[in-house]
Amino acid sequence: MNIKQELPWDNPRFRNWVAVARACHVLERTLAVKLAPLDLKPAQLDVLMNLYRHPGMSQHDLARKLLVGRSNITMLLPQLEGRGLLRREGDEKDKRVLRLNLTEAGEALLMKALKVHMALIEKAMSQSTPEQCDMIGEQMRKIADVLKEA
Amino acid sequence: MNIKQELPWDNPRFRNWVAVARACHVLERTLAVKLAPLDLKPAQLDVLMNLYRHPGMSQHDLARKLLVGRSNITMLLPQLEGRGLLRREGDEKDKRVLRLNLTEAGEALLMKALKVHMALIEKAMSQSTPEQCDMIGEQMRKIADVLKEA
DNA sequence: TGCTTAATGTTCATGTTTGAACTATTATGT
DNA sequence: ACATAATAGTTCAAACATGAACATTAAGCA
Repeated sequence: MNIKQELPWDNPRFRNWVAVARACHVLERTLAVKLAPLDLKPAQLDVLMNLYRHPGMSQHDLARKLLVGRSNITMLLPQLEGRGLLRREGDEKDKRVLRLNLTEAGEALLMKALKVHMALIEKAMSQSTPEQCDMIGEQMRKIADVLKEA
Repeated sequence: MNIKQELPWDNPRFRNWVAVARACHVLERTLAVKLAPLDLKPAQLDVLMNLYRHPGMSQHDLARKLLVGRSNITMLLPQLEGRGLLRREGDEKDKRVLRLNLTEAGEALLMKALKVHMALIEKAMSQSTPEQCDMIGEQMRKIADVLKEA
């Protein structure tokens, strides 16, 4: 058997995926820098975004949306709650779950942060035509789907 | 002024980028699981891959390639060096730099890990045509370029 | 009902990442 | 040559993420 299998760097799929991963990494780091003035980390922004779109969601649901462990949420929320950006209220019917909601302040900060995030994404994606952009999104959604069942 | 600016979720570029980020995140997590039997983390695999392609590179160069701090490399390497996967040898001409090289064992482990990584990427990208795949890679390289100067 | 199983959130120990301060070495400029 | 800058790598403390074990509550079922 040949120890030197066909090397991945000659494989277009490999090279192209590496490019995807790099672009993600760079954008994430850049976002962290741009969000610093708002005293917000990318992970925290993700929380606020999800609570805005899904008011009253539980911590468990939030963890699944963010592809992260439940304990991570437990550690993450007190900072944001302490800053008055969100509320955690026990569910009436199921005393295990905590319902999460943005406060006014949380929503206001989210809007500011979204401007930053949006500007960055515009800058990144403005090089692609709308058709290319949609195609990329479509393929990526397929990838996430096929891997979730792996 | 309207506090409720145009919401990003209505913006195709935003939605599509979110899909990219999610796909990256899912693939990274899946890779971590699949690499566990080799006792290797994705970050460590990145190190081995770069040393294979750029033998003798310095820690500083490696850090830049990985988009990571120098101290991170300092913390990361001793584990791999301790397992006999790489060597760190002082440069003759510049006594500040350490030259990094894979050992036989490191190269062998890399090959095994690459099979895992490759299989995962194949599974993910097999849903795209070669043309779509190349286009995605091309756009992503543009994105990384335009953001690095931001 | 009562017993078992599952789900939600927390705690804690472990490992990772980061950035600032530090040492040692080399480059630069006068 | 000599003082000053810049560079390579390390150390350290703080922030962060992770997964296993746990407490509480709910659901399933005999």
